[in-house]
Amino acid sequence: MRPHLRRVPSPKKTRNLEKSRKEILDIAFGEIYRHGFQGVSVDDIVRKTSLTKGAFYHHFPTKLDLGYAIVDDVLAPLTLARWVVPIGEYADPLEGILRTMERNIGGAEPALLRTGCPVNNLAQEMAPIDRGFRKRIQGTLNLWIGGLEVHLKRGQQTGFVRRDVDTGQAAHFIVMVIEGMYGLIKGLDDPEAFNTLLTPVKDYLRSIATLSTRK
Amino acid sequence: MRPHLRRVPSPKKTRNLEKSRKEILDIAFGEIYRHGFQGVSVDDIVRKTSLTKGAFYHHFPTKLDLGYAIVDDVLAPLTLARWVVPIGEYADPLEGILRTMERNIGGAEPALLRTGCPVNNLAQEMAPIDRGFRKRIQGTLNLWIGGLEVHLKRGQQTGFVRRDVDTGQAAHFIVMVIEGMYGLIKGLDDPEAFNTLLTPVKDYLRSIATLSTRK
DNA sequence: GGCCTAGCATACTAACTAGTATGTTGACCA
DNA sequence: TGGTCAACATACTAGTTAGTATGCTAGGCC
Repeated sequence: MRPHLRRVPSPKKTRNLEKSRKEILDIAFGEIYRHGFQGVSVDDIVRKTSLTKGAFYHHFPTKLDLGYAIVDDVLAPLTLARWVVPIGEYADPLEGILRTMERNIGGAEPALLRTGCPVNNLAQEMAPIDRGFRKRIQGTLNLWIGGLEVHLKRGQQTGFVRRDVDTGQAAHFIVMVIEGMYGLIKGLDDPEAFNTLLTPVKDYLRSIATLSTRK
Repeated sequence: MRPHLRRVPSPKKTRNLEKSRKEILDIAFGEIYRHGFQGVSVDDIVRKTSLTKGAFYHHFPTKLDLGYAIVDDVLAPLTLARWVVPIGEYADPLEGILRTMERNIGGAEPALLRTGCPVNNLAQEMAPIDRGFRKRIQGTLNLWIGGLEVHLKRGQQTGFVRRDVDTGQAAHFIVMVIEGMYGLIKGLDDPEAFNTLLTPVKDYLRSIATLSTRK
């Protein structure tokens, strides 16, 4: 054996670039999610971390760069994992979309609903203020919409979604509905509003389904 | 004549409580609308005003109180004036809702759409952070929803809206759609998205209209 | 027409802000 | 095994923040 050739990085090492970066990103994401980007200071974030300000600025040149990294490395993957990937588990994408809504919003903790949707929060706060945020949020939303559209097209080919449906339009509308639901539930501070809002959404999904698969 | 008895307050007077308050509220509203509540400082607001910090704190004990006043005295009336009152001009409330959407969103300046909806902005930013904001935003949204419901009920009695429609549910859904539209247009930074989103919305409005009035 | 207070203006503070300057040390490699 | 540099830690700064303390004066009232 020549263990020195295929060296595995020691898990005990006290310095780890990637791990530190991830820690900062995760903590910062949570804080910004709850208090807004402008409502959180670098010191706030650093304090909740096991690291210090030196580490922070070693990883991110400015606070703005941290924000950008959060959109790219946290928000975008999270959104896909929550709202696009799970639909793949369903033969009928429309059922997948409905079930995902029920799970992610209907089944969420009231405390979490009060905080709303991470993407929407950051979008509403920072998109009009900063171009960098705007472009990245735009990208994330388009990933989301594009991902949905893929599933809808699949549904058209497998006979679940009507062929005459404009899948791009439908994907836009569905994302709008999800953001709108999050927003109104948060604004009204009423998780029960989800059920009220869901009925018309079900009707919409039924309206773009093929007759044979309507329930 | 005894002019000293029915004294009209001189319009030239340099000190005017209500006028000063209104000036502060209006300027503050605009700044907060564009930069967010946490993104605007009291000094920022005062600087854009013809007044000073002394005047500001004579009118509002804290910055938070200013925020509350903006919701109560600016946002709530503005929302009703923009999204509820105009519907009264139409015999068919569903047509009124559609036309109002087209005017307020479809016909808005792109620069304005980039900034989104004032209510939604403040709601998404401040509702989860502060209880005072939460309660007031909740109140404003309920005014909006309630106002819409009145028009929908009127539509039911005048034969424009189907009798079996849950007007509360419909009002909730419509407000959600408006907030969602604003949000997505802002997030995508694409005013054209309005037209994409409008088609399914038209379908929804048609679905709750009586057969005889459908277009 | 003088007085009194509401309606401000000015000057200040303590705490916080993003960012920097500089020092320290762990880990890898020859 | 010691040198080197990446990966941090510590200490600082200049500017900003909400809020205060205090002073001034316009204008209503008798």
